[in-house]
Amino acid sequence: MLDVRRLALLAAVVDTGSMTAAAEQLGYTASAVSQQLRRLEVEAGQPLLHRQARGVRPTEAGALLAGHARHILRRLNAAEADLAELAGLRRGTIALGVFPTVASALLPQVVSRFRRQYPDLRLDVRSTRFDELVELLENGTVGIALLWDYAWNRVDVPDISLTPLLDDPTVLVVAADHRLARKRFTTMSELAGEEWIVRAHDHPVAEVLERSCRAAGFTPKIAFQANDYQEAQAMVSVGLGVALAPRTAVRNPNPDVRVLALGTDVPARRILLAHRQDRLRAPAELAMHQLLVDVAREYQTKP
Amino acid sequence: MLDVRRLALLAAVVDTGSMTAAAEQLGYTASAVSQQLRRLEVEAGQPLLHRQARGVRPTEAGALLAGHARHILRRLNAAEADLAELAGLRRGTIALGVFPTVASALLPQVVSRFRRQYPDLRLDVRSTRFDELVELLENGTVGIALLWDYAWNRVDVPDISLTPLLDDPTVLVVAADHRLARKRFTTMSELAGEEWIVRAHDHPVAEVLERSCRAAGFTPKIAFQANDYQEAQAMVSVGLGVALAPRTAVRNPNPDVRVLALGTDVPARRILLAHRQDRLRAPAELAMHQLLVDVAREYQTKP
DNA sequence: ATGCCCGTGAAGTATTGCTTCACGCTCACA
DNA sequence: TGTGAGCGTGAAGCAATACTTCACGGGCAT
Repeated sequence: MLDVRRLALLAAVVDTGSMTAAAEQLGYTASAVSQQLRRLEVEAGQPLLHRQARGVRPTEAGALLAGHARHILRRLNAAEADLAELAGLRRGTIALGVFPTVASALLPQVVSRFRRQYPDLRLDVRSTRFDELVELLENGTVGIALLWDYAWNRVDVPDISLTPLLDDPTVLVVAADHRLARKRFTTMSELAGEEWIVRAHDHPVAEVLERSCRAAGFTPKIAFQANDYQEAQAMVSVGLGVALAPRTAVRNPNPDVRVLALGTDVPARRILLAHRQDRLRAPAELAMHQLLVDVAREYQTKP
Repeated sequence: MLDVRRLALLAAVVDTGSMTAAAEQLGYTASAVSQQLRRLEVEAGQPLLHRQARGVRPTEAGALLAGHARHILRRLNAAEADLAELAGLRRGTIALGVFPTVASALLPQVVSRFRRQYPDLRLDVRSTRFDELVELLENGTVGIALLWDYAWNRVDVPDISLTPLLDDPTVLVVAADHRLARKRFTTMSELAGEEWIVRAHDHPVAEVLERSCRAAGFTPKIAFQANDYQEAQAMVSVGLGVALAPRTAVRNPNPDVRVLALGTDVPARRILLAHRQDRLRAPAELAMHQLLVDVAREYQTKP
């Protein structure tokens, strides 16, 4: 394969009409240019330049090669320009994986700010379950995923780097006409007699309830197993029971329910930013990373 | 500037979907490919490949670069193909410099055979004076020139390589009704009383006459100075005198003159092939060189 | 559990691309 | 007719680097 750097040299020499001028232009010594062109001629199997008293002139083969060289150099520049566009966030795609509750609470803010800040970047969001998120992350389908965990079961995936974004405290959801509905705060020990709505399929919030009640000295009576927090709120609103939920999950609550804070003794969900720990990360990925950190910080301070 | 060899590697890897396969295809070890791609990623400032359990997959930037790489490689192949065409004499130009008398005698044969043998090559012939031929040769306008000289004044130009092609003996031209017209051969000593037609402007054939006559013991009487051999023959044909000429110059003689051989004591013109002694010569030039040698040899044996 | 395939890393080696220094040549100007 | 500037070239030496070998770790399939 012909050496492209030598071809570039040839093109410069043909353009300037002189090895010395080309050398100067490209930051080499004249000797280096002379030697490299000599080698190119050997590679080509024929002379490429007519050496004259004043400078040089391309032979037929030289002119031909110089023409090809110019095309190749243009392409190379285009490739570098493309990389610069990616690096300069004027181009590129970032795929983000999220889970449903964060999708409804945090994502609108994230998307709108991302659109505003990086109008030229494409943003793909996929919302799915925890384990599939990890899979998408591992095979590179998404560059960043938002994950969550609780203190007793910290997420730990090899080669995945985690950044805690925010603590999502557990809150109590009661019907608007519940005896505690007027309060803004309560504790688990006040709730020993309640019936409980939980999420079905061994959802982690069931374990939160389990642990919190045990700590408060009672065992919860389960009245209903809901498929999502929307359904849980509906059950709560008609007085079937009360429920625990991460605060982000009930950010826009059903009008017939009230949300009460609980003490810090009730375990809080942690929301994390996850990405594969490659030493190199795509610029768009870094941009999204920073934006998520920022949005989370703001969300944490003024929920 | 991005390294094109690394880009080629990237393209191969993206095509095959595996570093090992690409390495095998290109004759490298897998380790080399891995290292080079790592470097390319650093150059690019972003990851180009997603490493997966089975092989690799390009990132956005990787796919982009691989696309550019494919274009560049196509161009490189085209450049090499062009060189091969030049080398394979399926393309190219050869410029040949000649002087008038050889042009009329030897050239028709040369041109027709060249056309037949290398139908894809362009042939440029320039006919001019000796000193301009050397100049054209030196500045590369022609790759090969035909020159001539006499024994007492051998051509010797620095950096010009010479190959004697043929000896062009001096002949005597007489009118068809001249006393010697019936003979095929004579000597200078038979010609002491003749009047002579010579070429004007100190043409070398005048010196041939001078030296030959002196050797034969007489001084020639000059009757006319002609501008070319055509004119000289015309003067000879009407009996104004006799003339000396290189045999090639009177290859198709005027019908009213006769051509007689002279002894080897009359100096012969030598015809030479001249080219700049570059270590590398264009393939078309080499082809023409060989063809001239062949044609000259045949011409010499059966004139 | 075992072997195979794939990518990766460290170390060593050979190539090679470039610089420095010196030379020869040609042209222009004194 | 020198004489210096500009240009290309060559030998020698140095430093970068592209490759190989050898060894390792992880995932997938038998």
